[in-house]
Amino acid sequence: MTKLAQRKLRDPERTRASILGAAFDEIYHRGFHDTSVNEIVGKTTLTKGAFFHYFSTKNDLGYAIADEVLREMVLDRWIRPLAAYKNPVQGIISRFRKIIESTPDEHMALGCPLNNLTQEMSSVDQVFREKLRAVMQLWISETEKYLTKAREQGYLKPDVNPRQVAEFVVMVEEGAFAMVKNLRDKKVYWSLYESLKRYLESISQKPTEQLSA
Amino acid sequence: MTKLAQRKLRDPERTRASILGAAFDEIYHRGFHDTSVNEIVGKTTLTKGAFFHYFSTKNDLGYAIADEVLREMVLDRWIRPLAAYKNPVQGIISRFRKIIESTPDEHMALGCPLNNLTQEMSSVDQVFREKLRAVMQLWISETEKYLTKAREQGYLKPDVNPRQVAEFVVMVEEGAFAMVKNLRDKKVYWSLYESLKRYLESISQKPTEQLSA
DNA sequence: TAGTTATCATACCAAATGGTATATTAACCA
DNA sequence: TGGTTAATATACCATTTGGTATGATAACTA
Repeated sequence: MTKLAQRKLRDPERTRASILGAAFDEIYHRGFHDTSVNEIVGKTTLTKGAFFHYFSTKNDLGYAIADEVLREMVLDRWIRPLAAYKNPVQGIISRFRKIIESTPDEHMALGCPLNNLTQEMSSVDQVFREKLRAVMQLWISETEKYLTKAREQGYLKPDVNPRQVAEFVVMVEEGAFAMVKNLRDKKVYWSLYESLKRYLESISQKPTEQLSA
Repeated sequence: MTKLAQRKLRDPERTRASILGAAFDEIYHRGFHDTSVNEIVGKTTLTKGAFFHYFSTKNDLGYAIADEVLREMVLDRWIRPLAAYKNPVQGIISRFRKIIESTPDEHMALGCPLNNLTQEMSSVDQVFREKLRAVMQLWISETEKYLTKAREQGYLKPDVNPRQVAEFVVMVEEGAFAMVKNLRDKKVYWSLYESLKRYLESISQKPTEQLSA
């Protein structure tokens, strides 16, 4: 049996993760500038000493959030689930719907963490800009891969450009969150879902090669 | 002939407008939190005394920017020009293209001022939230009016929902700016333009009643 | 087991910030 | 023209902020 109530024992990995998680939460709710280091450590059982032991500056913490938290979140929510679908286009549509259904209203009102941080920090700090851009590039490129596969398998019309569609799809996925955040009305998410579906159907076709099982 | 070089004479309206304009510029470049009152008045010929004479708090200034500057900007850029087109759908497409062409690269990299302020302030301050929402509601509703007209005139398929399309169009207009800001690549704007065009064409039809001149 | 290092806590600081108090002067009005 | 008010400047302040210096203790190593 591992000691569970032992709180004074040191666990550097857990400590760092704890700070990173609390920071992400606070920043997601209140924005980067409006979140102070004191508030972040206040959400943990630690103090400022621990914070600056792991992150030499507040910006460094933001960089870690982009590199680790946001990147992983994009892959987990939007990319990896697509592998389970035979038709990637159908996967994108289903994924969009399931994220609406599974995201609590409180989080819908907070928008997309990647977009929030980008709009706030991208024109202020160059390192932020490049790290956040890398996350979005990854998001687009991975989506493009699935769309290329979809076209090869005949689910998409031959004249569609997978990169172009990927950029549009990711823009819609982010833009939908931004609009819901602004309007504070989850219904609009469903409205946007219908439009995205209609758009994707307009560039789809029945696969010619293989039949569905 | 009115005195033009007279700088010591007082002109309250011009003073207020000067502060508002400088504030909008600075906030557009650096964000609300990262812009200080001292920096704002530093961009004008005035001092802090004048600032707090017209705006009792920094937030009040932000509210005025939403109510006056952003609202007017949306109408001027996206709504009023639509009146010049016989086919409103064609108007929306043309408008999107012309805004790409006429917006300098530097501004493209800064994103949409409404979206920037929303992402940063909407979940922090309730008054901000409601004022920014009002601007976007206006944007959507005015777009919807033109789409309703378009459907009545037979430019859109009868089964399309103007409100739904309006929400999608506005989301794309905002989302495109956000993505260009993130990726720092104006080319993606043209890519998104092609996709928007394709979407709008998929819900369009040739008008049956009147013929084009 | 002794000593070195990594991990975390505590107390403190200089700078910047939003805001205020007050002085000054232009504009308006009786 | 004198006096009241509106418009703008100047000096100042309390608070908050990111960051540092230093101390304490756990963990590891020789």
